[in-house]
Amino acid sequence: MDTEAAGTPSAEADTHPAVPDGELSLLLDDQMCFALYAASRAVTSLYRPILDELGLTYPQYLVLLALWERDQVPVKELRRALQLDYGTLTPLLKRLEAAGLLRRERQADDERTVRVGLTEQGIALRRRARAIPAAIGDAMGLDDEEFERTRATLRRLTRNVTARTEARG
Amino acid sequence: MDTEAAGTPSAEADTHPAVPDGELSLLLDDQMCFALYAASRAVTSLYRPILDELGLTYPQYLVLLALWERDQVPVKELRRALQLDYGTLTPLLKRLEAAGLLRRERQADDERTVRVGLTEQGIALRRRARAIPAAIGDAMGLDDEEFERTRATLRRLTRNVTARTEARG
DNA sequence: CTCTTTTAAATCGTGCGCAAGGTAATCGTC
DNA sequence: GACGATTACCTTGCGCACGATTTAAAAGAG
Repeated sequence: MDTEAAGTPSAEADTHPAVPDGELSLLLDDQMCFALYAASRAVTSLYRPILDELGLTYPQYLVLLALWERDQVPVKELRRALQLDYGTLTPLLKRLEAAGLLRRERQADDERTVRVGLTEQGIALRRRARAIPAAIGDAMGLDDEEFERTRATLRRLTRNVTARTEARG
Repeated sequence: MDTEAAGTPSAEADTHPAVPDGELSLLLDDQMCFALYAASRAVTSLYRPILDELGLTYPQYLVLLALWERDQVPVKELRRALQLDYGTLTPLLKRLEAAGLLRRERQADDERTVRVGLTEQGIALRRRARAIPAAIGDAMGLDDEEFERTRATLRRLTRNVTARTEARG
């Protein structure tokens, strides 16, 4: 009489007994995907009040993180760094341009590519953002080792999963 | 001459030297938030082709996971389980109702609450979903221990962070 | 040089996610 | 039983995400 798969100490067997081998729990709280989804949204809403003061949304903040590292970047490079679609990036960048934080201009020697550069205002915002990572890290309440290990695992997971989806694309 | 904070072996010090104590890296790839955000989206797009065959989106799948566990649920309970707003849930449930997978009806003894129940079609969909967790788990490429540990950490992170945001609400 | 293919970006439509504001039912207090 | 407060849900508006389609520029083939 099989119960649930190993490693998922749940009550699924009570309501849906005799799960065949090779199948895992369908309980919401057993899913890694839900843990990720919930954590990602929780962290985003932790950022929200902080970023509100800078007049930024969370994805806009990520764009600025990328631009503070390396300015005058082709949109294609932002697409790679953030793993976002042009359909997401183009309007996002337009809003940041409208806010006066960056400029978009076609590259002279290749009119296909658009280069994104920070304005003075965009550069200046970095000073106000410096305290953010420490505040967020504090709220997460993980010790250094757990923080690093989890971040490394998430990156590996992303890499594995991305390779898989692109193999089918 | 301070370099970057401990645990972040990055090149930030080169471009922005002398980061004061108590401040952490602003490099995109050093952020836990970005690792989470990227992983969550990557996993969602891993689900997409699978869920397409069931005619579901990813949040719709999560709702069904919750309903397969416990049917005839008040929307309030789904809100708690999925940690989603009514503004997200109401239209989402309406689309699932339009697809014939569930029914929504007011509770007789308290006309404020709406109870959600699966149709035969919604219940039947569970059979076709059984193979999903194993397929996803395989693509993630984490061994059992790392999987469990990361899931546990993410849940704790979510709990910590949620408590923080609610304390200010 | 012409024609095809590829590439970088933009556009459009759909479905979340969430804040803000609104409504109706119920509860609590008198 | 009147009435202000609370509760459960709905609606609206905005900003992502992402697939699908389109456009224009550049690269490559013959």
